Amino acid sequence: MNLIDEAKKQIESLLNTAYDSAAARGTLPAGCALRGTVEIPKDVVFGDYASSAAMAAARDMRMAPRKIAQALVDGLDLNGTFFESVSIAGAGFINFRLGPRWYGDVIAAVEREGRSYGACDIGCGEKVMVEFVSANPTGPMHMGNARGGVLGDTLANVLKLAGYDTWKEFYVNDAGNQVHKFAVSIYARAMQEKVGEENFAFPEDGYHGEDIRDLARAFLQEHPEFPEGRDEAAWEDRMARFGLDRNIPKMKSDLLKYGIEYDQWFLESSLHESGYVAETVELLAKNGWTYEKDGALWLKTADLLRKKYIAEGKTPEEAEKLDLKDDVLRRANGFYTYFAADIAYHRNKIEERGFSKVINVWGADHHGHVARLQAAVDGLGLEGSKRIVIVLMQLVNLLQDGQPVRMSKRTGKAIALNDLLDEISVDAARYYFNNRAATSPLDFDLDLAVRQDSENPVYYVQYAHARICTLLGLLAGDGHTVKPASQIRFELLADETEKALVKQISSFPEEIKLAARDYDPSRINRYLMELAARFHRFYNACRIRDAEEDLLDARLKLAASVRAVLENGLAVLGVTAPEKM
RNA sequence: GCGCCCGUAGCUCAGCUGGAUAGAGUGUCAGACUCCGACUCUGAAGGUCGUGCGUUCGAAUCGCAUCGGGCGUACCA
Repeated sequence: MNLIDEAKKQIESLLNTAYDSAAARGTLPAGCALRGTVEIPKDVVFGDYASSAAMAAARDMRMAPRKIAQALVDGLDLNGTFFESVSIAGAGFINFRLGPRWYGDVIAAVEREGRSYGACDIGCGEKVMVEFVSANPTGPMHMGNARGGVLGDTLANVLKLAGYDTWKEFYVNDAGNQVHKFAVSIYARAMQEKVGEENFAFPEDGYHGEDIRDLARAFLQEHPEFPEGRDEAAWEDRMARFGLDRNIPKMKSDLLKYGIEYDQWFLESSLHESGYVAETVELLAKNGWTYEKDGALWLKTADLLRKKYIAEGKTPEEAEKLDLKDDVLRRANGFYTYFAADIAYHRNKIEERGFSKVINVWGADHHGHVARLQAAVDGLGLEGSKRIVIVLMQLVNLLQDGQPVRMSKRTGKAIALNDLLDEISVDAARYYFNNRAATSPLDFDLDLAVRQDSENPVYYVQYAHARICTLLGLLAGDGHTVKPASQIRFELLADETEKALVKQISSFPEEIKLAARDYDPSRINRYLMELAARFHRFYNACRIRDAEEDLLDARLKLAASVRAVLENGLAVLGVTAPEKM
């Protein structure tokens, strides 16, 4: 149960009832509808909830906002509600103050719902896929992949808690040009091993990383006869297979170290081999969205995009002004482009596997591809614009000695994901990578990240949890166990730090809801920081151990509730909730 | 050119379905343990919310324009 929503609903209903009776009495004009919103004011001196209904109604009613507010307040009956008092302030705000019943209900909800406290059902069991990382299997994963991994995994956790039926998938680009370059690169390194580096040129656009040399050497161990026995293309095919068979399991195990486990690793090659890509392109052709030019088959992306933009509210004139380009689906050499495969992949997700929403975590440098993919899937009649959601993630700026380090597989300067975990804990890494909204670039300072002290916010949150665990143990030793909410006198929690803490507990389900709505799991980090901060504040202001019996029970219950919410929140992040640190 | 993202305290960032005196962390300065974990807490200082115009009772938030930064605009993936 979301007690914030409950409280807001009560206020709306109270005000509507008050308006009806005021209109009946003639103190307010009849025939107006109350608008305005119920909000939680930034400053508690204004109360716990505030309604702007009186200001919003001023124009319709042709009355001063404060007079409207007074007429409404005169007709209010707070009996049986969460509220104990109401007042008018400022330009005409109607401010409500919560009574003990509400605080008790919040704590009772945490007790009753336990590990599922925070869950909601806005997902209604809808089947959604989160596809993330999907790094090329042609080299080691880097910091950007680490961020995407944490973002996708955490987002999937949030969506699950919000009531979605979630599925996590890694799309393996084990076909196409990149894999060809990968094969050519291994081949060149193998030749260099055989005939000397100066006697065999390495292709300029090949993968220059050290891992390619390692793969070449490993390949030679298994195939000492190289390059005898078969032609170059055949060797390259074997090398590509060899490299992928090593790299893909490596990616799986690296991600597993981060606690990231997928429901499925989906191979791009399977779409080509089954003829699904060809079939999908034919479907687009049948729908009239393709044409041939210069030996290639093109998609009328420009037309599809215009159609999409007009459906989304642009005028035909505005759509006409945009500089739009078509895309190649099948190259003149007969090979399908990555784009064609991607369209087929999304058709597979939606049509074959029945996902009603497919969420993809992409690097922001791919943003130009978003609308094109959606429009192309629209062209298949599969509502791509509605079903495909792209979470664009700004890239990670890796800093060392205050200087940016460029990341690129091509130049071989990638910082491997694996090396990072030698330096910092999984907890710290997962927290750090989720500490910014996806839309913000993330600075990852290597020198800072290796520090395992309170500079890192994850320790602050974990410390609150550990502190409570110790406290609970200590008090249990004194014979004070945590009592059920039904036996607690919540009116004793009168200190501002206690009230602020309960309010923060109450907003956890709301945070999950918003994180799911906005596809922004970084909200949970900020929420937990604030929850921990309010706990520490309470802990410093209110003694528990030597309080009078009933008060001790109430405070102990409060602390135990905070612990439960910290545990649930950290679980969403995939971070441990330690009992000791 | 066209398109997307971002400009908020010295630094890193919240706040953006419009609400009251714009917040946090960090840094700086000043404080708090004979006391349940000081990996904690309290206080001070620090702001033309890039700029301008508009909509509104009310704009950091919405609209238009403009300046600055990042990215995209391949028969690459």
